[in-house]
Amino acid sequence: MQSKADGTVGKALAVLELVAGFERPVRFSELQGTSDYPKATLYRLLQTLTKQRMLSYDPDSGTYTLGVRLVCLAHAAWKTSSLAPIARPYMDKLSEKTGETVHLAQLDHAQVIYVDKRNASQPLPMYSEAGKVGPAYCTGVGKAMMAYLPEDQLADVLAQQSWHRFTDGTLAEEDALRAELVAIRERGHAYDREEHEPGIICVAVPIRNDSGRVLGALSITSSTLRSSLDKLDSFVPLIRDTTNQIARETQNWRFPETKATA
Amino acid sequence: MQSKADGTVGKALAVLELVAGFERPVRFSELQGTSDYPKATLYRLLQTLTKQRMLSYDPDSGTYTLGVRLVCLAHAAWKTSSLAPIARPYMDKLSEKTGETVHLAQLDHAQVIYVDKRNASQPLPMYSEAGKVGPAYCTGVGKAMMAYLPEDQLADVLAQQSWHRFTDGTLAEEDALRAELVAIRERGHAYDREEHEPGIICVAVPIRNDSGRVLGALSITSSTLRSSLDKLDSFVPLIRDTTNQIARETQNWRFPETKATA
DNA sequence: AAATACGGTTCCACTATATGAAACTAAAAT
DNA sequence: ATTTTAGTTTCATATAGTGGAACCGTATTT
Repeated sequence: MQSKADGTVGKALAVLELVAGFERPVRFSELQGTSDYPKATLYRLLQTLTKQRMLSYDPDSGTYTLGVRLVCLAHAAWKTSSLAPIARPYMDKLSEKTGETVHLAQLDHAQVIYVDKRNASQPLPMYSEAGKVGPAYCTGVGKAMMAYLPEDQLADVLAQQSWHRFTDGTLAEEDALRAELVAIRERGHAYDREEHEPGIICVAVPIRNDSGRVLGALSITSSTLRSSLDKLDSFVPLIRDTTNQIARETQNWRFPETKATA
Repeated sequence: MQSKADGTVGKALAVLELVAGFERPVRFSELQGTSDYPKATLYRLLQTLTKQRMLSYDPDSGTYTLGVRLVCLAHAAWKTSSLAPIARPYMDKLSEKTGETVHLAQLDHAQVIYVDKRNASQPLPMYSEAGKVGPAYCTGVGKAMMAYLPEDQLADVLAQQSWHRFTDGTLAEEDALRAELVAIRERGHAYDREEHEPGIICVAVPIRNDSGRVLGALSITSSTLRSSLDKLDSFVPLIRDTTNQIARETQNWRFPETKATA
């Protein structure tokens, strides 16, 4: 089983993720094959989730898919939990000014999650790339965020990296990365020097609140064909400006009515 | 209590939705105020969800928000459960050809959920947004889908409508709506004659699979200032074409490998 | 046509889990 | 110093989940 599923909800969520993993409508038997829950248990779990509309069941084909309630919740999540709704107008502006791909990412567990994105050319519909996860140790946003993590958290995150060598440039060991993080703190922004995907480069700046806590990161990404680190460098003041504005707005927003008693 | 929450997962999900409802980071006590779960129960539920990363807890402020795991699942849901990924290229084409706002919606419970959207070349401000839900009885997509529901399901859906009179044109009672549904079946598409928002009109066509089951609906929306029902009417063949193509592709896609045994 | 295998669903005795009133702790307000 | 508020833990009890096995309908084989 993929993780320690304490409690019933844990199991239910594991099943949900199991269904999600297939990325297509899936039959009961297929699920049973990939799960070690006993048949009856799995069955009941699926039923519960279906009744709760977290899954939807197509009686024609006898398949389960992720339910719409999930999409609704996600809408709320996107609006609430992440920086996305605040950052949105700023990302638009940044995208317009630079003409390059803009990413908004947050750190979760030990991975980077892309919360929003602006494509270089076409305006993206909502969930297109948002929700994807990526490694922290070899992406601009990941490194930018890690650079400002308190030591205990950093150690925790570092311990969980896969250190897979995606390209020649990948910093595939802790020492090298720690050195890099120092450099990032010194200059205030991170680079991705084709460390994750060949030909893809970026600059990233962390978004931090007043107390210095890392909230997320913004990056501008391009390719070695179209641009260079030097060129991207010229965007840094603009990005930093944007991250600061976002950080400031976050402060107001997170406590809209601390004292409200109505 | 918002709904019959059978089982522990039901309760957990109710809590999740409770948090979602606030649309902002929320304190324990606030949640306690809006829920009738006893303190300890609510507390444990929150803890479980947090441990499962469906919620995230900010120790600085003592607030809960929807967690990233939700966003990840939603990403998968959007890609799998809905018509969205299939419909996407068709929506692009439709949007390009018509220059008007295009909506893709599905019916859930008794409500319409907007699964994807393309803005018009000059976008109008309006309610809908990807992930948002809306009423079924007074939207083009809602009526288009209801028109082709089997009677038992239809009755069920109708019974759950709020019948709020948003505008003068709103069909705010079952009889009127049923008559309208007959008309829709006769002509094969539905109109929204400013029934939900003043000045907003649309034509909608259902997406149905071979067996006639309603999968969703496509609509083209505009305003009375810019267009008219007559003008929108001219889009109908194009929309119908698109829905047919989407429906066809759905068939293939839902069983990518019925016989695969690897 | 009868026999069999398969995918899915239901049963039910058993027990792990969730429950919630109340007690407790820390911090803030008076 | 005392009270209130907000959040956390305890624990006996009850409830909800468990899973082996039996069951059922349909498709496949003989």
